[in-house]
Order: sequence, then structure tokens, then C-alpha cells
Amino acid sequence: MHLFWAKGYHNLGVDAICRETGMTKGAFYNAFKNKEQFLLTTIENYGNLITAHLQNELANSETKAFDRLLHLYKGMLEAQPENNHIGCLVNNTMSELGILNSTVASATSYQFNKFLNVIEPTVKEAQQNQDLTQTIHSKLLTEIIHTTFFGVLTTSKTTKSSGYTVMETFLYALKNRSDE
Amino acid sequence: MHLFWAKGYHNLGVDAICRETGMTKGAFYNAFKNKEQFLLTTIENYGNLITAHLQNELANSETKAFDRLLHLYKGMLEAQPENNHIGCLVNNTMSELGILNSTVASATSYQFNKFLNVIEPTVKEAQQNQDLTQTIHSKLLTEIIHTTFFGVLTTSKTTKSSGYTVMETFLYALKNRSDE
DNA sequence: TTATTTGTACCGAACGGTCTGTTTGTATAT
DNA sequence: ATATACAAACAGACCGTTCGGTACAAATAA
Repeated sequence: MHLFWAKGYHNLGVDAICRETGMTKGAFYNAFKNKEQFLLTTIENYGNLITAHLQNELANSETKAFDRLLHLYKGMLEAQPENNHIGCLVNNTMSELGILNSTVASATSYQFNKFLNVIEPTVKEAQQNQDLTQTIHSKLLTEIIHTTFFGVLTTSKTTKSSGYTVMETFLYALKNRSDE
Repeated sequence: MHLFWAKGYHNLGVDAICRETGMTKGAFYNAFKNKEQFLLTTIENYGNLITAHLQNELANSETKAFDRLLHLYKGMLEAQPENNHIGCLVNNTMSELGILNSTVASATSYQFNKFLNVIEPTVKEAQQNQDLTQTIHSKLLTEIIHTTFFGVLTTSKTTKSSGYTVMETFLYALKNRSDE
């Protein structure tokens, strides 16, 4: 997972996967049909991991929904510099293989939607708290937020910054201004 | 340019470049030091092309600044389905090579900033027209908008949609609500 | 003539994937 | 308890292809 994450698909060979994991080619091709199948499995594992993380981060009901969202994205973005700006495997794979491999494409958009479904209730709660604009349906608003997050992840790969300023300012811009 | 754009860096060989352009390897390596140098040249050409396009699209002063922005992003996103969701070369390259090659990384972020500098005056104008939130500095607001655009481009590669709904709703969410 | 550009054969390395011989765990028969 | 059977798992040499890049002679330009 970490190899695909950091190096991408075409820049990572099966030999390197085997070297890193201690598998041999025989074991690898016994367990997976091919490199693509291994990527699909990896994406699913990654998606489950992230989904659990999101659920965990957003579960805390002691703080307000909007602050939980802020804290969630802050944590993920501020971890980027120390993680060598590895970004998100789903985002990375969407970009590299989205138009080249439709099977992989639908696997990534499936995981992306899973992310949205986990985040949406908190967005809705923030809307009900009058902390986020109510003029947009919570599902679409969640998509906007997480899409921007993906954009920030991509651009921060080259600026080597966390990109959190952009994300934070963006979230505050979506804050309902009726309470100001 | 079109080859890097559609296939990415690692998935495109020098042989394929020569086949497509009619060059031979001798000519290629006489003109460019290596494949990376060719990518850097390509990114610069691409950046100039897009910068000119942005300038052209935003120059029209007959419509309001906010509507020009809307129209700009609408045009670029609605062209995606017919262009096989090729996206933006700068965005694609940022994602694939951002953490692997620092020279390419800074070339892409340089072009990204050029884009921002072209768009910013129109954003500022929209702010002055009270059509965009004034609480954020125009440069940062421009960065937020274009970063979200990049995010939309990436995710729409896998959903095969134009993604314009997300972008449009997003821009309207940044609209100053004092006039409603 | 001399300098530059071009065509192409070629290089070693790495690619995804296959093949075959061997080990291993387990189920059944004795 | 021990022997036999057998499929699944595994190790790693090996396959043809493609990779980025070089060498060098031929062609062209100055």
C-alpha cells in the first residue's frame, strides 16, 4: 500500500513489491491475478482504513460538528510534510489511472463516495448548527469540501506546504455568515 | 504535449513520443537532454498556452467579473467529457511527479502560480462588485478557487462527469450573500 | 571543408508475467 | 500411530518486451 501510495502505479514494479514485502514472484502471482488486481485489493484495504479513520475522527460528539470537520482536515493536512506529501492513495490513483483503466477508475470513485458518506452526517449537523451554509444539500456540500481537500493535497505536493491555510480559509468561507 | 497530458509521464515512452511526432531518437536526443527535460519544456509550453487562454477568457469586460469566472470554469469543465477527461497537464504532473522529482515539482507550481496571477485581477474585481466574499484576500481566494477546480478535474476523471455542478455550486457558495 | 543534425542499430536494465520443481498442510487409509 | 495421496502455496530462474539512453555513420548545412 505504502509503495503505490508514494511511487504511483507505473513507477512501481512487481519486483519492487516483492522485494519490499518479502514475497517472491511465485507467492505474489499465486495470491493475485496480476499487478492491477493487487492494486484493486490495495485500494480497497486503503479505503477501509481511511473510512475507519474518518469515522473515528468525526465520532467525538463533545465538540461542535464544524470544529470536528476543521480538526479532521487540519490533522490530515498537517501530517503531509512529515509524510513526504504522500497525499491520498485514492486521489493519486484517480489522477494517474482515472482515464487509463476504467476498472481502477470505478474502484477509486467507489471509495471516494464511501468517504463522502461517512463525512456527510457531520456536514449536515454543522448545517443544522448554522455553522455551514444551508443553501446547499449536505451531500453536495460534502463533495465540494472533500474535492477541495483533494485539490489541496495535489498542489501541496509541489509547494511542500501543508496547504492547511487554503483549506481552513475555504471552510470558514462556507461558514454561515448570518451569525456574524 | 498531448501524449504526456493523456498518458502521464511513466506510462509514456520516448519511442512513443518519436513515433507520434515523426522524430527519430537521434533528433529527439539532439533537441532534448533527456525525457525529463522534454517534459519540462512541454510544461512550459502548456503553461503559456493556458495562460493565454485564461487571459483571453477573462479579458471580456462586457460581462461582470463573477460571470466571467463562472463562464471560464464552465467552459473548461464541460469540455472534459469530449476530451476524454484529460484534465490539466499541470494538475496531472503535480500529482504523478510532485513528490518524486523536485525540478518538475517546482516547474508545475510555477505554472500554477502563473495561472493564479492571471485569474486574480478578475477575482478582485468580483469582490469589488460585491459578488464574491470580501473577507479573504483576492490572492488566497483565487488559490482556493483554482485548487478546487483541480480537485474537480481529478475526481471527474473517474466519474466521467464534467463536474461542473460541483464547481458552480462552490462558486455560488462563495458569492457574497449580503445582496440576497 | 567543417560543423551540425539526423537515422538507426544497439546497450544494459527493468518491466509484467510464466513455468517448473519443490515444499507444505491436511485428509484419508492402513 | 503411521503411511499415502494430493492440492495448494511457494521459490526463483526465465521469457519476450519495453525502457531510457548511447554510438556512430550518413546526410545536410555552413
